[in-house]
Amino acid sequence: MEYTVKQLAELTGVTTRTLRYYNEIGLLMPAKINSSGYRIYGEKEVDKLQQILFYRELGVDLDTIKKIINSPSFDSMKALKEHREKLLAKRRQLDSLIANVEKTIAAKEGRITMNDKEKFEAFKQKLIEENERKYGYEVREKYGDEIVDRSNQKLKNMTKEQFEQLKQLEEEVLNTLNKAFVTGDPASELAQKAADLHRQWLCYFWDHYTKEAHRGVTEMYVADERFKAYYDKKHLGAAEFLRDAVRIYTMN
Amino acid sequence: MEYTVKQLAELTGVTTRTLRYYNEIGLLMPAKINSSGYRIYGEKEVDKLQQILFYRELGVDLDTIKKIINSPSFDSMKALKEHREKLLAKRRQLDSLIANVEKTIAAKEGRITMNDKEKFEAFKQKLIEENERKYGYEVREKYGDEIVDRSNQKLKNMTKEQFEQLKQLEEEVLNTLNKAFVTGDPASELAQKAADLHRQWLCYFWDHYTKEAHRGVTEMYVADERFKAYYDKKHLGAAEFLRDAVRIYTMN
DNA sequence: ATAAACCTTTACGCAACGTCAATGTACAGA
DNA sequence: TCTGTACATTGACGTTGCGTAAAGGTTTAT
Repeated sequence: MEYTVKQLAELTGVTTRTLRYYNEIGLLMPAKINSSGYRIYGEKEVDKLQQILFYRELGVDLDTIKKIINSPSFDSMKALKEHREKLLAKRRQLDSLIANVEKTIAAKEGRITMNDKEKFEAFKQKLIEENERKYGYEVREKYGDEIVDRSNQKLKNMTKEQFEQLKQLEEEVLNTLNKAFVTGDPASELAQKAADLHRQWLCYFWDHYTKEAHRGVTEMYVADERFKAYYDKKHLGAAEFLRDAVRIYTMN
Repeated sequence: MEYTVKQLAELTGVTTRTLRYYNEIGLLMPAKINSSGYRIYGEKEVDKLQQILFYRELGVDLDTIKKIINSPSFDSMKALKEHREKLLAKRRQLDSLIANVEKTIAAKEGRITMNDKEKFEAFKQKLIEENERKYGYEVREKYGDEIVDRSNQKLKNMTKEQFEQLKQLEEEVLNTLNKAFVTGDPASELAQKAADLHRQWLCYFWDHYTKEAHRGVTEMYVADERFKAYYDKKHLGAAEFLRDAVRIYTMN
């Protein structure tokens, strides 16, 4: 079955503008362009659009959705099951909002009293869960299930601010690593700083840091395609460079 | 209890920027400004912010929220109960999304097959319900509970496109009425056109149109403060003018 | 053959803030 | 009293995910 923009739009309930925009940002490319320049979509694109709308529904931004569905290790079945989990989480959160409303109604009727803090509990809960929904998959993709599961509890207890600090640190690691890479020397001051930042970053997840584990995890980065791709994004061989830097960092 | 921006922000989980923005657009004004120009919020503002967040949560745009909570006929208890209804509706919709995901999983596992149309049913359902959430209160405010309840089923079966047609027609009625008003003659061609448009608009809600009911409803407009205010928005006496025009319109 | 209903690209507009920048204020500790 | 830091203020420009023309080419139906 083949569809033009309008046809696909009517099928899915999005606008044609949205489809063109998704084309523009490379999120959903048409199967082909016909001789008159018309966009033609096929079965595969219908399925992909469904995935996109699933994630959009969760409040995931389009850029992240793109990464998720273009990820080589993207397992649509797994994604669907995770998606279901997230929807269920959203429903639980809705339940807490409903409870909050009912409490407010009761308070207004004079049956109970609520202090200011209580009034916003459900909203804050929502903020935290939204963060998890938005970034949970991404983190899982990047760092593997085992680590995620182990550090899950730590993450769950993080505030939004802490989470943003983590994100910032993550960028700093990458930036410093890339700067150090061009020096070519894993023993250089910059490379050692990158290793140190990486240690700090790990400590967000680990309860106790050991040099051996640190070395171990960077070796894993080199071995595992997914991790390697992440660190090699800018410079090919950056994963190996980080491993070497960390080897030196953990020697003394 | 008094709060500065930061304190209120921390209490409620919004940012200080948001509070300043809400001040800027007149959605939530501080209780007072102290001698240094600091915004100071009190109990009343905390409650109002809670209302705002409730509606924001539903996807209502800030401008509409402003109208809702500033409406003289705003009954917070009633609003809360409606809000609860909407949250429950949202949960039902979530359930249908979850069912859709589960169906997709089953389809992927080869247990059943899904055609393209089915894949998007839940999303479309969502679109319709979202429209109800966004405009439901407004419509209820404007036209009273009884009419809303009677026409509820019709509305529920509307598509987004039909809904937008309705909104457009509504504007046309007002525009034509206002133009006709300045002629001063309820028998004029323009005034009769306004009456006709108003009939068309009513037919969106009514299963069977009668001249008596049409006259009746315009008389109600004059009697009921809320309706009168709506039609008198531009020209004082427009509600009466419409009633007179419809009287003539329903004579032949 | 001509209108209606599609399609294209280009480009500006919008809500609801985020994010500086430049500057003023409150208050604790040396 | 000075100073640092954590707060506050008002601009003003940036961002996301599209909406909405504008100006034109294509397909289809009558």
